[in-house]
Amino acid sequence: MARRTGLREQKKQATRKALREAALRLALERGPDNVRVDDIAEAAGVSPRTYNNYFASREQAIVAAVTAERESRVAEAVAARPPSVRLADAVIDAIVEQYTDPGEEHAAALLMITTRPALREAFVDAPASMELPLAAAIAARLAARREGGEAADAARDSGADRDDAGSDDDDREHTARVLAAAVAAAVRVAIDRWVGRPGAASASGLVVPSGSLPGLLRASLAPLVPALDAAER
Amino acid sequence: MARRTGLREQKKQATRKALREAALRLALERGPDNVRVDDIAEAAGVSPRTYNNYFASREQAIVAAVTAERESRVAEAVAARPPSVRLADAVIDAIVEQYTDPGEEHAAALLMITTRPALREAFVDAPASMELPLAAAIAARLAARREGGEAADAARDSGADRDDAGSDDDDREHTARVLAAAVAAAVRVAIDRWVGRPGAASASGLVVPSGSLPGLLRASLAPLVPALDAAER
DNA sequence: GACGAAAATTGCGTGCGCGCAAGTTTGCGT
DNA sequence: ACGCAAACTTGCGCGCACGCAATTTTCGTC
Repeated sequence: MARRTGLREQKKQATRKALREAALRLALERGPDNVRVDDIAEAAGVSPRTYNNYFASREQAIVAAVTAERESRVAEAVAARPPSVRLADAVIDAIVEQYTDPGEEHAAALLMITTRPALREAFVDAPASMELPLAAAIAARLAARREGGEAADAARDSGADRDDAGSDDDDREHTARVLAAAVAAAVRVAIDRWVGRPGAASASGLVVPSGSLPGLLRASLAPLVPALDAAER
Repeated sequence: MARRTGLREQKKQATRKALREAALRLALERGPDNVRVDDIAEAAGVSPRTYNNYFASREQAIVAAVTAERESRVAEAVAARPPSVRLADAVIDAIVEQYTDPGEEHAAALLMITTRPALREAFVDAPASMELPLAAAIAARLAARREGGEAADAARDSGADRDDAGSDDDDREHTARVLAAAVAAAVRVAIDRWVGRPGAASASGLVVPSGSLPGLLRASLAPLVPALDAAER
């Protein structure tokens, strides 16, 4: 159900990639305001209408070229960590790992994105998409930890009719969801700060003078560590 | 600077109120899909263009009639708590206080909002607007707590040229920002759950069967309590 | 290999969001 | 009281987002 065979999905991803790369290329060439969605669609070889089946806004397409599916890979990276490592470490390391070198080659693109307000907003909001996958990964970890204690009700799953107070399972999922949302929000704050202040652009032509992104990410996630620690006890 | 004299702002708020109430009334009368923004503007006695100076989307206007400025009052409520109470309690109580009776009189409106996906999304995203004011309130609290220890550098404020590692002051603001973002995200999750499952609408014609909103709010904020506690030490 | 169902693409039409450049109102200083 | 500057409103125009229904493409099955 997740992997929908192959060729179909493959083509979809190809189209998606073509679209976002066309969007970025054209935006860089002409400036973001001189790019119509028709141009992007044409450059990618699809109809304008199809373009909107892939991206809900023009900004999204441009930003996606830099963002790619980084946020979805965060969840995978968290899941990949051995269950023995602390949840907080797993999450933080996974995020920092995915966000280091956020596109050194996209330096020009980043400059453009951080310049235009509309693009900046789309870029800052990107981490929101990590929330649900991350929630699942965190929930899995919390469940795994509890596994040692109770082996009884392993396969009591969705669809059941619980109408008021949730089961322990429900609680864990809810907690995971909240933590994931909090983490995503912290990442958003980090990126906002990283990108937010054009500030004194300094002497060198460096893209962003605000400090290293990994550092900002760790600093932003640090306040949440107690919450993550508490959750796995 | 904050209170811009009076009559001007007063009229603005009046127009804003007229717009959101017209939006809600028309949406309830005709159904949300049969309301053009022109209708709303006309009903409020302004031009369609002006309508868009107040609300960025049609959904926003309708939802605002139920939401009002609740989120902005959360920050005020937090600030109003005496500094002796625990930060976590101040935040949680303030939020629960603002969200209890989220519009008992707007029952019909809530039903409509939770039904239409577009409106639901706008409603769920509403708490995002509490983030910045809340961050300021939390920062003030953290600063106040520290005040007893250090009275030395009290008025070392913005505008200074710090180009890399932030001062302690900076750190505190950053922490506050992250915590506020996390709290807002948790509230969003709570509302999402509250609204998300139309579920079995139960026998009674009750609006939302998912459990009490205050309960959900407390449950969603609970995982963040350790983080809030840790921040004020 | 061919068929039927599911999925993706496309054209079309409608309403909306918003930049821009007037025109109009409000409020402050003197 | 008067006038000027700043704030707000409005009309206009341009793309864009998206629902809908028809068309084409893909994929499991026989």
